[in-house]
Amino acid sequence: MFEVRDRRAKDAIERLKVIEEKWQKWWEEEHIYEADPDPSKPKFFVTFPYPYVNAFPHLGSAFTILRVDITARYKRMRGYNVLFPQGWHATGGPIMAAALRLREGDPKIIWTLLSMGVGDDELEKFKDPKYWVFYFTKGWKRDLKRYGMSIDWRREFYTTYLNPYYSKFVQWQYLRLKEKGLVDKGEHPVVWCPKEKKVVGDHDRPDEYAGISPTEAVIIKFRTEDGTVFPALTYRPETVFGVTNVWVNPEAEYLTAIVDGEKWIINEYASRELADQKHEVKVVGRVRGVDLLGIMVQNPVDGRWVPVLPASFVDPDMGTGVVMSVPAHAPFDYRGLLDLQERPDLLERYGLDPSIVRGLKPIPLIRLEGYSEIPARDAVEKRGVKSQEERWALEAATKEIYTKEYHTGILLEITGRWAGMKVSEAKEEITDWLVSRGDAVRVYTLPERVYCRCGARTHVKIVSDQWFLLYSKPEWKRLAHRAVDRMKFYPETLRAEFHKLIDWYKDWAFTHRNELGTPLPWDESWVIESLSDSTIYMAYYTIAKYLQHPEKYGIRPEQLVPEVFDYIFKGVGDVEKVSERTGIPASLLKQMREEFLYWYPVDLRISGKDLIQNHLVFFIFHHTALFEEKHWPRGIGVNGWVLLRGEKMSKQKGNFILLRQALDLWGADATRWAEIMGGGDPGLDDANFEPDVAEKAALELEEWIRFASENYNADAREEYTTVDMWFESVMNRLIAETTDHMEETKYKSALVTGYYHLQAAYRWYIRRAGRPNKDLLRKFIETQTLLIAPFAPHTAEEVWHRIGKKGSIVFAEWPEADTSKIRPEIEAAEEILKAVIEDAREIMKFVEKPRRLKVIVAAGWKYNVLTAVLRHRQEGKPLKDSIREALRELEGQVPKREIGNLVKLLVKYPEVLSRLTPRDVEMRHLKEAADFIARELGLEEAIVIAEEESTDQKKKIALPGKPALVLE
RNA sequence: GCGGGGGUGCCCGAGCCUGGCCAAAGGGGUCGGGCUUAGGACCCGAUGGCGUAGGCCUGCGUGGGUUCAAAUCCCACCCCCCGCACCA
Repeated sequence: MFEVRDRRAKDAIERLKVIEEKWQKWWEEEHIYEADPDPSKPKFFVTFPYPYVNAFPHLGSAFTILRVDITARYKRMRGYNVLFPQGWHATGGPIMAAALRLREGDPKIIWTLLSMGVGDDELEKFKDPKYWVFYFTKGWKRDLKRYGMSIDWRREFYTTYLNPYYSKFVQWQYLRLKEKGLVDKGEHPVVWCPKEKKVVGDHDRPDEYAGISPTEAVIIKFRTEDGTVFPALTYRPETVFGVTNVWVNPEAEYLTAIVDGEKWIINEYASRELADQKHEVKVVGRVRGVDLLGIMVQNPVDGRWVPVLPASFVDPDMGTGVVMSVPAHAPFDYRGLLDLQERPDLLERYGLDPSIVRGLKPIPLIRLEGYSEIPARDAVEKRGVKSQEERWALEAATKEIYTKEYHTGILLEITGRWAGMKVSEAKEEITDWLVSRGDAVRVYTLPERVYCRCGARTHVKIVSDQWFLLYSKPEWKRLAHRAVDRMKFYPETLRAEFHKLIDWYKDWAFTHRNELGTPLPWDESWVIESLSDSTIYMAYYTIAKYLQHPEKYGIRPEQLVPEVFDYIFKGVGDVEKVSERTGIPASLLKQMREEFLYWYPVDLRISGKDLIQNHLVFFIFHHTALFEEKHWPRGIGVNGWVLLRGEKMSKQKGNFILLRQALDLWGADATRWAEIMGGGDPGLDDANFEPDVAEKAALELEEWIRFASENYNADAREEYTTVDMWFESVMNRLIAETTDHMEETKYKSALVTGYYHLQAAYRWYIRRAGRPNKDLLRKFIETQTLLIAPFAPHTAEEVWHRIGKKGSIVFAEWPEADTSKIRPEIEAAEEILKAVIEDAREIMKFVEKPRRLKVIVAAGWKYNVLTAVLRHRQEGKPLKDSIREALRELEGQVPKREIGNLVKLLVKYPEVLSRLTPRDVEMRHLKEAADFIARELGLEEAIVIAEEESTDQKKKIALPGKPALVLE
């Protein structure tokens, strides 16, 4: 699918790969990225959310972790002691489900594994979920190393009971949360497989059923004279006021069942679903739908008697199989009723007298702007629907009417005390009222059929003794808000978003079954679900170095009683006693405590935007519950996905690249480069990876190695000229700008500024100066290499050594902008020069064979005026006022008859204010560049003269920063 | 629906917070020139329309508004993307 076609790029990449491997090996041997507490240095702790290890990293995950690595590298160069650890996430269902599916021989799983390079002979091993964890953990680590990640691998770990050390840590967390009253037991609706008796997550279903979750619905009871209940399931209980009849499917079979002591007519599906939702259901008989027709039932809200009628659109397998009919507001009902009225044979077929529907008319109960009294009729007629069999059109009509009525519909008089209210406001109240009268029951159901992977039809079950994290608690929310107030966000707009999310969060069901994870400490039949075991594990990194290495520190999992973590993370308890109780040496406990205190809190957590609404909120919540305020997170950075050639990556479409494939194709540095160039600034926009950019990057990087090593000690010019002054100014300014971008994690901007702009400046410098100044050339080579070091660390390290620097560039000092070298007036003068050349080019289009250019620099008094104007502008005055003020100040010092002309020019070219520079500087600069101008334009000569000395008529249009030009 | 992000020149993409230097950075593509045995490599120029002196006109989703001045600020509308809880 992807290949490097360009021959030169291909060769360059191969050479770069050799260099990359060399330095990776060296870094590892030197333990460069292993960070231990060092009180003499400030620390910086940066993390990437541990990935779920059911596949290898692709360009998307690689992008986010690259932003973490760049942060780590930059901070090291700024003198920080940086901790960048990495762990692996195995908690949850997908791996388990995939392993089970493989045992069943699912071709999709086989294909997925084979496409990631798993050998045929190895497939067998993946039937064990553990193998997935080990296999992909290893794979990730290998890929990240090749990618040049500056990770301290001593702190690596994975989750679940497979790692008892980590499980102990998670259990400590939940024991303490429970003590604080932040977890509780409750009920929770889930999608349930009655055959396998388990919750059916997305990974347990065929793809077409993914994403469908339980929705709230209401069953309204329509009773016959003898009390038999026709339970109509509806999403719109408020429309009960407009019921004209009840529908059943005449071809279906119904059950009679005793539900909570009443006799109900329901379908098989509802009998199962209700039984799983705390209702007592006892099936006592069966009845054909056709035999229910014509029965009269009573509308509970107004006592009207309405008939049970046949409708083919009633799905006998959904809901209860009984539907209430509101023809004024439900297109299906409207059309269904019309069918019966227009075609008496439909009724006669079931032995019903057509007179039964003669008097039935839609009963409006909602007023909807832009529609008649009967919106359902409008929607049906608009689409020309002729029969209830036209499902698709009726679905569309239903969607239209439901949505509009819900949001803008107003209830009519017929609804009694709700008249005048909006549907969206009255709905819940009406439901409560119906329920309180015993005329309705709240239930959960699925809006569509959902099948389990095992083939069974699922329904909604209410799970009891489900455990919840009580995010709804106001005290907890308050703490979380406070944390958000104190944090730094990249981009800053995230702050408001997090405040909203914290308010929005309700309680979270945090225990699952049949998944990998850590057992709930007080009820091991549950496992703590994946988001909930990943909230504060950054603290675990600080001590994973000790816990995960029993060969070195001798700690066993069973020694990790809760008191150990209390002591390490909170300083609670007596260390000697904890030591005595656990057998862990007190000195080691103290060391871990010290290490935690040194590294914590997390300074910056960088993640993809997908984790904003879940993990990152949990991350904040749990820290505030468990840690002292000084240990709450300090920063969050977020970035978008990675598109590949402008499209979402998708295995199906074939535009999908694993990190390892990218590394094979372009090597580490070029891949990193292209990822950042695709959109490395923080934010919610997606980045776009272009393979061509990676190829180009490889060429540029190799070129830089060549250029730097050939020129660092090369012979160059000794004297220091104005042009050198210009380049030195630009270089320092670009350093400052790049540094600002780095601080904001705007890595694309930093790379554009620190590399592309600097390179462009150097090119112009050479064009201007011919040969570079010797000192500046060296400075340029050093600066450029340092500025790209976080992005292309291997290339930078190579250059660093080739030019004879000692030590690793990893710890080299980030360039400091020398602000004394930044000379705005020189840069402005250079801008003027460029403008002169550009303008002259424009004029040359119209002049035949010019030989000479006269550059007429504006008269001195004009500079005085503009200087004053600029001063007023900078005070915030509008342009016009600034000019007026300036002229008033300088009254008598300017030639009156020329004022009008100057004002006109200034209004036309306000940009000259931005490059206003002292007249002598402009004059000198242009004079020195006269030969250059002539050369650039292909003229014999260019001369620079003052307006005062010129006799040309043109001289009048000269402005400071925009000399008059005369070509002859 | 709720919440969030976005619509810029042939394409990608910066700018928008802090209005004028924005016909709008930088790439890519295309065209022309240079270098060269050749080049997909490198360098220079052009790339909305018109224009025989540096100009004029049109223009940053659509329609209004504020302002001496708007891609940038305000209002309304249209369109696209993402999340909404057992998917990590």
